[in-house]
Amino acid sequence: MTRSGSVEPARLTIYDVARHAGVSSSTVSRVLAGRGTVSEATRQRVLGVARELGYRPNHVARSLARQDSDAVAVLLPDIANPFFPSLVKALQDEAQHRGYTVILGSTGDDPDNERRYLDTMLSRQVRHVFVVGLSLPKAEVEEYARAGLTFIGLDRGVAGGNGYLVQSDNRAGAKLATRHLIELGHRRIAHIAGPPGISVSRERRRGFLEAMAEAGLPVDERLIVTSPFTEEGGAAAFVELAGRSPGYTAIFSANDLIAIGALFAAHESGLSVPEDFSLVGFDDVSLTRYTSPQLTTVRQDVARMARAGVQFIQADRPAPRRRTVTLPVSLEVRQSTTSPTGRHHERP
Amino acid sequence: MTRSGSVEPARLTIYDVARHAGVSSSTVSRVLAGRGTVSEATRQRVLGVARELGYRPNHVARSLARQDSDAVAVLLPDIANPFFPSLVKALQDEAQHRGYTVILGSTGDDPDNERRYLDTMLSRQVRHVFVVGLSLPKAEVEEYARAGLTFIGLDRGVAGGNGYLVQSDNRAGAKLATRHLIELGHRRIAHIAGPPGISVSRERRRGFLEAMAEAGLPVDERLIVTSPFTEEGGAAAFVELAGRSPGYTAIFSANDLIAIGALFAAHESGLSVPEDFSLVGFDDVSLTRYTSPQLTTVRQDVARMARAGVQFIQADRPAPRRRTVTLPVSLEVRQSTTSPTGRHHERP
DNA sequence: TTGAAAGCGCTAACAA
DNA sequence: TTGTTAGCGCTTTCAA
Repeated sequence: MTRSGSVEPARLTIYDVARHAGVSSSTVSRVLAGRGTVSEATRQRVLGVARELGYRPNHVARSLARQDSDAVAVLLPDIANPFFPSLVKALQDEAQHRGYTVILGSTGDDPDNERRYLDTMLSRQVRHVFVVGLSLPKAEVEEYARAGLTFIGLDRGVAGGNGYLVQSDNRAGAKLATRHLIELGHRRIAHIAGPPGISVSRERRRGFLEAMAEAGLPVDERLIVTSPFTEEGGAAAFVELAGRSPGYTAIFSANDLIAIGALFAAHESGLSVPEDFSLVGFDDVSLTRYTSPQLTTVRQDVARMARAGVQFIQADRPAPRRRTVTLPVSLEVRQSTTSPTGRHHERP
Repeated sequence: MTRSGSVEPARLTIYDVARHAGVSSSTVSRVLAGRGTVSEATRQRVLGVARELGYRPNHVARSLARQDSDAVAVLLPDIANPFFPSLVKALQDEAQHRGYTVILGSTGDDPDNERRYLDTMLSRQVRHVFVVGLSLPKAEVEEYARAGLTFIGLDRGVAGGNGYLVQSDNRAGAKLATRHLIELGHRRIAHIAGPPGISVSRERRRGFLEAMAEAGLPVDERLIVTSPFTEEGGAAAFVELAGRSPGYTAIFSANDLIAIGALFAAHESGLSVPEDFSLVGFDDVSLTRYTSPQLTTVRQDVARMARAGVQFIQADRPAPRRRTVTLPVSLEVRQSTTSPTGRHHERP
């Protein structure tokens, strides 16, 4: 229904190819879909004719016949968080490579939006949905799972889903970051945790606490605040932290955006990093290389996450031995961390 | 073909609904698709039955029958540029609202990738493709257009496309930015232009030159360098600028990422913004509020771009009077611009 | 190894 | 206003 009213070329079908190749449509289908058995000779002939004619398969018809689509969906809470685009890109490369098309949805953590998207996916015969957190109640998720959707959690588990999950070792990452600060000589370390109720937040906070405990360092509860995963939240959290009882010489923040917000707020109040306090982020968003100072952070391997995720849905692979994959992370030490100088932030 | 082998509920079809409602399948189709005429009574009855039964329409079958899909594609050169996610989000909100599904592709400016995506779209009966620049040769684009694709350029025109274009008034934006600097008292203003050959770069550079000319200010060609639209490029461009002949008191950079890179490089070399020079970006990426100093920038209205773009493809609207929409931009004055202080950057 | 034929679930003339 | 019917282009049994 192109409005241009242009003369569209009559689209070729497998019947055209079949006629030209002197075979039946089923043979063409077998060749093109790579299923069933066809003699090498006819295979080549059909392939040749198809190419010559400029035949393009119709995926819609295929999906209808197969009752399955080769599209996968990716649902994100917030595409503005730069960690997600890089994840999406990785997923897309991987999916495209394996013949899947990616449908993207940014839900804004709104259950209505989530429902809308999931309904769309069902209508479109999409079977696999990658999700980074879902705010839909468990019961509803289960319903969608029953209706035919397979959920693959990225970064966060999906309550009510089928248990597939690809995540970074958040706890280990948090320990890495915290230990790094401890080794530099910091003893009073603050933590800007992520929003409560999210496994990522929980795990990173837990890693922080464990590292502190293992080093025999006390944790001042007043030095832990929470924040949404945004710059705005980070800035606000920093202000809150400063208003409480400071005296910390370092901050470990639950992600890079929070760290960037905190960095901004620190600058606004006349403090410098790392002179006044050290700062560590999480995710290794590309931007962390271009903040002043460059941000020390924990690197997640998005390419590997994507690969692991897509492997779950590969029909041709043997059923995966486990439904959860936890990937290692690494610490990227840059300019925002250093030994406490004594010039550290004291209550004015 | 769910690997789980779970017992999927036998999916209901319009025939089931028809039977339960005591009407024919075409009536159900008419009701559900909202086409044709149906008496209000049957309409309600069918709708009621459909809801009760939990019927879900099969979009794939619909697409096949209609020879059209209600999906649109968005092809981006690089999803890592934070300007694009916000654009995608806006497009998605708009599209979703009108019943379209968005398929996203990040091409990395690679023609092979572009071809792959466009082929996929044709196979999937997608008719409308939003693109932010295409590196495919004009002739090939024309071929795709002939094969049935309608291209809607966002931000940049599509050579060989059908002429639809939604853009910001880049020239006016550049003039706004440059005039702002001039009004602050700057006379030697540098410009980090975008990559050559892209209309956006051209227009912004042109706006810069025009504003300078209108103010009777000379333009030192050595103060114009080009850069890809990335932080990395911006940092390199700044270094190059410094290596040439400085003495500028302000920089207008072609987008925010470039500005952020330049800001970083400036800090690295011990310079401060705006004390040593003023800096203006373009796009108003959310991050510009969290750099130190906050970046003065030109704001593009992505929501409006999205709306205008989607209006082009609305089949139910009268054919648009024009194929190009140019949207106004505005200047967001923040902390990175001020009057030249005399403390401006001199060659060390 | 190949072909005939019956769908997949929906839409859209055309008739009634 | 409604129903009948013939597709849309592909896959997939079943037989040959």
